[in-house]
Amino acid sequence: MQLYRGMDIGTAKVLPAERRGIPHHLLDVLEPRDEASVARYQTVARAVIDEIVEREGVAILVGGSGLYVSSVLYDFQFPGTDPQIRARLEAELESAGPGILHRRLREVDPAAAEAIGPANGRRLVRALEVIELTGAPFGAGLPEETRLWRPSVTIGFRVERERLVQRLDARVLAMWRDGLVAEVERLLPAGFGVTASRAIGYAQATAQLRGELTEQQAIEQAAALTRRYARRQVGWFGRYRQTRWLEADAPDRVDAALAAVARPAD
RNA sequence: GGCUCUGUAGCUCAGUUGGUAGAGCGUCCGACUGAAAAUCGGAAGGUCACCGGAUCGACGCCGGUCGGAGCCA
Repeated sequence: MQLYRGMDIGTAKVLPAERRGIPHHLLDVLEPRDEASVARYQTVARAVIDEIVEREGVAILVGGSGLYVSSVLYDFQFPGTDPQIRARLEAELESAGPGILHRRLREVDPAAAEAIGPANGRRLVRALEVIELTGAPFGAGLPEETRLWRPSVTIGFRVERERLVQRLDARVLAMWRDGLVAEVERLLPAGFGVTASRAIGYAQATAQLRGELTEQQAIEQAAALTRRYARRQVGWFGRYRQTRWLEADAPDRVDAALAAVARPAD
């Protein structure tokens, strides 16, 4: 979500003054009305990393979106997309519901149908699109073993749940205090695309401006989504054997991180 | 003080003419390959405010107690 220009407060974007001269890439590269896509992110992010490596710098990929980060670090290959096929399937999902798509997927790719389930319209559409496009099965899920795109070290920061929740709640409250609603009001005229409109905090602030939620409801909802998001981040990266979990509040966390980087094959 | 409505999962509420309870949201766990801060799956959680009564059997019926809301004095 930090790809989006102008979405600063709600994404906790690092301010220029806080960057201490360290180049931060891929911030503010999209307008909120633009759609994001993992495949494009993978291409662009890898190009930036190549460039950094070229000049013998150290690339640090920071983020929490499991799919986006993984698409860069690991050997993910996206089979392509077709706007027409996609539009047709989405229209079908809209009019006929996910059940019929699930039945069709079960015929051509039972494993994928089983893994995705009969109610997950979003992913049913994508699976059918890929199959139609490539003629090959979509695949039931992520591969057992993921190969790294390049040698890398993954560091996850861990905080005891109760303290984490306190911090997350405080963080959401601070966003409202610091003017998230005004930020959204400024961005609203130019419009939010499907991706950006789903951003935690932005969806709730928009609803608040429309009078659909009170401020308190908006904050509570954003806080709940933030807690769930944080939990799923841990879940997502926990699957990868190579992730090193460090205590976020440990005094020696920097040393621990550097040690992890120094011995990547641990 | 009188009348009426009301008290069911952490929250908001369903619960058919009595057969020991459900949903949405939250919480916890999980899936995840072109919207992923998305989308979807699973689980935990309730002495049905409390006490007594009639009944084989009560969240539901009767009486009382306590707590909320409204109207009238």
